[in-house]
Amino acid sequence: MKIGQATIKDIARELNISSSTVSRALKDYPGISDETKRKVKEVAEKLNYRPNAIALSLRKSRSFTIGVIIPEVVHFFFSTVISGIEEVASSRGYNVILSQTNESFAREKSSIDTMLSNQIDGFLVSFSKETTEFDHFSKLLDQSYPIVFFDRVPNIPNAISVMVDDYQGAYKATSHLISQGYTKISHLVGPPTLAISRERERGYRDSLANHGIQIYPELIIECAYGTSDEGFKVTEALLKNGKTFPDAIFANNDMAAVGAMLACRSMGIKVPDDIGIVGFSNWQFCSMIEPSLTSVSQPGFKIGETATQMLLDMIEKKLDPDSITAPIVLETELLVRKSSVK
Amino acid sequence: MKIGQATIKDIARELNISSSTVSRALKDYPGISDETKRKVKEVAEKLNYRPNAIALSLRKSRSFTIGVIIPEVVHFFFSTVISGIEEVASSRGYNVILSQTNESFAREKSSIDTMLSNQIDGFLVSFSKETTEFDHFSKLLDQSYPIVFFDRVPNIPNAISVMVDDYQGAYKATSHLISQGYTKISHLVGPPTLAISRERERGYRDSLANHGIQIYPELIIECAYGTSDEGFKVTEALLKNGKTFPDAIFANNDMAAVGAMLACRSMGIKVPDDIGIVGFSNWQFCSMIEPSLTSVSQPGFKIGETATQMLLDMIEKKLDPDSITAPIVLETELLVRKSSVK
DNA sequence: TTGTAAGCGTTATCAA
DNA sequence: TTGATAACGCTTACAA
Repeated sequence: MKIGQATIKDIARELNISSSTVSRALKDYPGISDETKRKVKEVAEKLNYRPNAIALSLRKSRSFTIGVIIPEVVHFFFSTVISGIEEVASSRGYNVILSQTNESFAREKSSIDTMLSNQIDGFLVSFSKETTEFDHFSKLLDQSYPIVFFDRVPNIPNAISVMVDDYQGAYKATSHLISQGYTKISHLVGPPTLAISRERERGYRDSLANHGIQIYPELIIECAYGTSDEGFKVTEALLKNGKTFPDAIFANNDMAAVGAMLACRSMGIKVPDDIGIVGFSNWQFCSMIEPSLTSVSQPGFKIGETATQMLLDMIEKKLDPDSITAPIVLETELLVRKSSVK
Repeated sequence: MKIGQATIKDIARELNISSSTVSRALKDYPGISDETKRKVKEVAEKLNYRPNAIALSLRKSRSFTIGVIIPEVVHFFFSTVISGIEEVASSRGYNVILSQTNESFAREKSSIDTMLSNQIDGFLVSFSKETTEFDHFSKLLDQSYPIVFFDRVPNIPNAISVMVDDYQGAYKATSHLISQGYTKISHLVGPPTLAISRERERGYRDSLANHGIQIYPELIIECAYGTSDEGFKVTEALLKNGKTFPDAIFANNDMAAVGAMLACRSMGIKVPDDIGIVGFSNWQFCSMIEPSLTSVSQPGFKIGETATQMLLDMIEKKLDPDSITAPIVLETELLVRKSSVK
């Protein structure tokens, strides 16, 4: 598009040689005289020549671009993952093309379509909350199109996944509350469509069971949007009208946890004395709020890095997808702060 | 790359017609029989045909992709801008390719290079803190390559910029502190390379001056990284060893403001009673911390939207860059919370 | 209404 | 050591 964007042909014309020679000289192919190489590079420099990656893509049927499908960008965890993705991709010479679905299934599908049109070499996907049907991914996997799922991973054949140990994170969080003497522990559950929600709930339940603590079904409450507003509302309702009054809340995400904390404050309930609170994800604000919020930290950057390494290895055939039979599971860390320590 | 990715030729072969006819049929060109159109579309469907955007780009010398150069992704303001960019770009049929510089000048230049190789149609740029020299942008502007700068904008000819009124935001913040009775107001200044830092400082100074409040140079402190750690350290130093003890702090960003707040707390100084604090950017945590943090909110999403609209309009020749002679300046809003109200 | 052919910028193959 | 040519997938004059 740029006027005067020089091409190989321009260099060839200037030197009265063929474009194939120019191409070879630029890449230091053997069998080209040093003299020619020198001249070609000189002219390339002079004309400010820049290889056209689009032409290359067409030629090689490889775009050196990967597509990232993500629910939200304005989100501590996801933006951290993106950062890890970007880091690895750029160091290995790949471009990152980004699309956020805003948790919409339709948007997810259409993003995939445009990216496919753009001949991207592979996908990094964390699917939307609305996504309950995975044909659009299965189809691609059947064609052995390289995809790595992260965090939100589907339960379909041949899917390669990088995730954190949500079960263990939730187990540790709950056990911590128990160790602090809390016994009526409520759980704010995430969207039921996501395995991470179910795993976290499972970790919560197992911890209670293994510690011989009673499980109160009425303390297990869905909090699907994961906003602080929602956390506020469900907590307020729970504390006002609930059959059983909790002495702790384990929220499946930090936003909801903050909402719960604000609800407690608005009702004059002391955290952590009356009610202990633990969140999930370790958003930056956890250490800034008062009381500081205990949370399960997920290695977002590492997830991004790992998923991208695997994807690029698959693309470059250094990694056989069939050799990966189980999800890669990264450890979480429980960061204990004031909100849960009596 | 995918085995069996159908092309126009495949459709043509299947129907024994020419590929140009197929091309035209697919785009509902006039002068193609309905019968042919029907058949072509049917076969396209059957073969799961997907146009190759790379081939199209090469043909049209247009990639329908814009490049975004951004300092950090894990940053409330920038991620909000990205969200706005993504929204507009995708609704207008453009892809977004993303590169974060991590505040490195070298990285900024190399990102631009690869993006140019990839024939992107235009740039959206917020440059790095290290960037003090703008030749790499000027060169592109001279070739009338479409670029829109946002937030961090350079002072070079023909640059098109979308920014917020940092001066006014800082002025409002400072005036608010004054109205609350604070008089020894410290300012934590951002990186001196960025105009936004200088503008915020200017707003701060002008507000003091216009209100007839004394300016203490020793209360104006550089806090270039803008982390909460740095904010903590400089505040602690100021409170311990400073010549003049402040009764308020206006930090050029929220992270530094939180650091300042934590420093006060660690020294037993009450916010807002002993010291009032105001930040800038309105990160999500502002309303979650205790005391909640007064902050100047910037319309990040709108900045992203506006910049992208302008860029795409320039690319599509709906907007003549020469008609834009001044930066687009969006309003800020001061959100008064507890940290600054006595 | 449809087909032919050239071209976007590269590079691989074959020939010289 | 270099050159001519074809091909990647698509669009578009021009011709039929």
